[in-house]
Amino acid sequence: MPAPDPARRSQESWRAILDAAFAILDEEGYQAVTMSRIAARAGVGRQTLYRWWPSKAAVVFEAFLDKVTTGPFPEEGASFPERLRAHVHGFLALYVDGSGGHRLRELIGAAQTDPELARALSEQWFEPRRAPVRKALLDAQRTGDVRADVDPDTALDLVFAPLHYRLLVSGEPVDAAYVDTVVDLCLAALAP
Amino acid sequence: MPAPDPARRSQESWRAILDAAFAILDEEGYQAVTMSRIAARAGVGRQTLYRWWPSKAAVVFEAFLDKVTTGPFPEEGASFPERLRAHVHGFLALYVDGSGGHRLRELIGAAQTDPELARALSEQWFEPRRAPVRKALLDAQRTGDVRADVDPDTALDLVFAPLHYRLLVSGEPVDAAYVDTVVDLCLAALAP
Amino acid sequence: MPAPDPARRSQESWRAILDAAFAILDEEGYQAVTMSRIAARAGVGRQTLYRWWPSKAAVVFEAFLDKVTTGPFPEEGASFPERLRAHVHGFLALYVDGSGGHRLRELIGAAQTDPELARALSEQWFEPRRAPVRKALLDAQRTGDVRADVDPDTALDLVFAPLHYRLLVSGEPVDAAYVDTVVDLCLAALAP
Amino acid sequence: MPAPDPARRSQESWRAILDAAFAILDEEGYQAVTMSRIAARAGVGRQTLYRWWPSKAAVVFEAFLDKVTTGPFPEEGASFPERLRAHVHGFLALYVDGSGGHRLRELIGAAQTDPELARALSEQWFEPRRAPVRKALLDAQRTGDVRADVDPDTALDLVFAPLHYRLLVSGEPVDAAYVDTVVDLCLAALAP
DNA sequence: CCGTAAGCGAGACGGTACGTCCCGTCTTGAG
DNA sequence: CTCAAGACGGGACGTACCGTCTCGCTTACGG
Repeated sequence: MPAPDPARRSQESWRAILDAAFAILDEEGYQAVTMSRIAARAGVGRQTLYRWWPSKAAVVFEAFLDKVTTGPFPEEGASFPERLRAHVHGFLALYVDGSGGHRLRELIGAAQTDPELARALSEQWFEPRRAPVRKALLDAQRTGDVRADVDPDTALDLVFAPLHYRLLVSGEPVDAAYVDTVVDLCLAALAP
Repeated sequence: MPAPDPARRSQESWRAILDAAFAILDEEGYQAVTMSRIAARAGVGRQTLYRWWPSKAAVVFEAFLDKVTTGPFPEEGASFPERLRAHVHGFLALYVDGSGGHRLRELIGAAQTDPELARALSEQWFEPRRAPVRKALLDAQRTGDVRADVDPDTALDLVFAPLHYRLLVSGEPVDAAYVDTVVDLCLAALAP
Repeated sequence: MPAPDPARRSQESWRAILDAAFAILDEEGYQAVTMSRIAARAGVGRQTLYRWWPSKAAVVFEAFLDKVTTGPFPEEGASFPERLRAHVHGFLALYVDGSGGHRLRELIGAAQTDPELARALSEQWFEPRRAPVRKALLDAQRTGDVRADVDPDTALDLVFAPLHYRLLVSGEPVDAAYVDTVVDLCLAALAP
Repeated sequence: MPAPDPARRSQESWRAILDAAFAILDEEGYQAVTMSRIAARAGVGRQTLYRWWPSKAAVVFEAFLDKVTTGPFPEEGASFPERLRAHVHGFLALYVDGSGGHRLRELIGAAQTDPELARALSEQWFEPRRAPVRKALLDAQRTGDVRADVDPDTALDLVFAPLHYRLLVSGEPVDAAYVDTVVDLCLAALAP
């Protein structure tokens, strides 16, 4: 089972597969996605999927990454609290609107029984979005705008966790007022 | 097809099914549980499962509820912060030790594509555990120990979300120091 | 893998499967038969085929046996040579006409790489047709109409082999004149 | 798509393919032979097989012809009956020993659903072996050693068919005594 | 003597059949 | 009359080959 040579990979098939996988995910949800349906919709042999991805979860996640993104962390021109608030609102918009971002919830669900997907989600989705916030937070700690005796990752959790908690666990609705309140409380907790 | 008569339900089968379902869940994880395996292990016909539960998720969740619990919220004899901290440590212990509580993570995962399970989890697992905390929080707000201008459910989220966030999303380890820090920060945010 | 209980077998499915298998065999040939097509045409789950038959060859052969037969060996009222000749003409008719008997050739072909099918063909198709001829031959040997110093099975081979040889091996056409000649020569060889 | 130029054909590949195809056939049987395995074992691209042969059956049969042969029909120095008997014993030896000749049975089997292979077998394997016998038989008819009123091909069938019948159809063992008996009976039938 | 066209090894491609597993429903026979 | 046992139609899974295709490479012929 030598790994196939990525250089010989068909770009057309690759694209068609990601498009098909995302389309089914977006239209009918994660449960409705199957390897067979992806292949059929992409006009591709089933073996081509198995050649390049180990599982349905891997294809769907790559398709998700390919189509969905958040805006970058606002880099300059505003205070840390304002930038943080804007970034969190970006997450909220993604999860709530209808363009596929809300399916992340189902991917996180699948990751609970799929360690490989869990790792991919963590490394390729969450960490890239936390990194710039962490960096800005460290700057803010250095300038004294935020108390310096708190582990930055814990502080980030404090902000990001409630949004995901409502999405995944409590089922309570999430809206702008909620995230604003959460951000306010966190900033209060992190005040020097 | 009239609904079956619960009065005639076989108590032995019920017990055997819950035991079998939990045993498979505990030993091999949620994916390994199938209706067939539960029935076989319980020495029960498969139809008996379908008669009383609509899905594997429902059986497994009932089995989970039957076996797993947290201690009650500490009712008296301590300040609100101390009672809150103790309660959160109880959750941590449940999720981390090996007696089946950690499988809740997989149930929450399954709930992402199963609204019925999501509702059951919310109503039968989370809300009963939040209710006494909410009540104590309201008392604390009334006595002025906690600021009164914050929605109690949002405040609860602030405390409970980070623990679940790490479990479900970030994959970072959770330990006593982490939850202590989180509780400290939340109390700071909620200080009058 | 305990053998399933034949008493619980669905008669409707059984019939539908044999009908479907034979229909595909007859219409399109042995190569065109697949387990999937049989199941689809019979309106049956694929697992039902695998439950009762170990292979496509087994289903198709049972379907063949179910639909195709030769007339019985002419029992009385004629001399042994005449009865033998009539019987061999029956085989010829079966193999040459269009009602499915000609597909036996493909079954024998498949049996060359399928010992189980080879055994089934031998025991359930050929031997039942040889047995009455052998019995009549032994009678003829006893009455002195046929020389008694020849092994009956070898004598039967002498008659039946050329027909099958042309069908399977040489590809030469087979007709009534050919089998008549063969029967004549065999009778000459077997004359006392 | 112009036919490829045989002059540029790689002799090394050709040889390696025939060797590989026969080796797999001999060691594991016809079913185990696949185009992929031949190519891999020969160290050859799969396209090279498809360039020069239309099917697995064609490669394998050419490999068989390349490796397996019968002795020539004994030309002189003995009576027709003795030469015939010797020749038939040669076939028996081929089919029974372990040097690959017994795989002819599987090739004949495959030919039942492959007209092209059937034709090739007939023209390139059987007819070359029947021709000298037919010629000798005609001589014997001319000299009066064999009755002249029998079609030579039918007479040949009489001798060759029983051996192949046992191999392909009845599964009964074939040995020297059997073929001797058959030859004796045929000679009796053909006696003037 | 050099380009160019063919054959070549390699292997990805769109397909199809396989045999297994599980789903949720329906049927049967023993207690 | 219940209920364990399990057959049923259905469908996804992952594997094995099929026959076609596209890559670079090497090789030998013809301008």
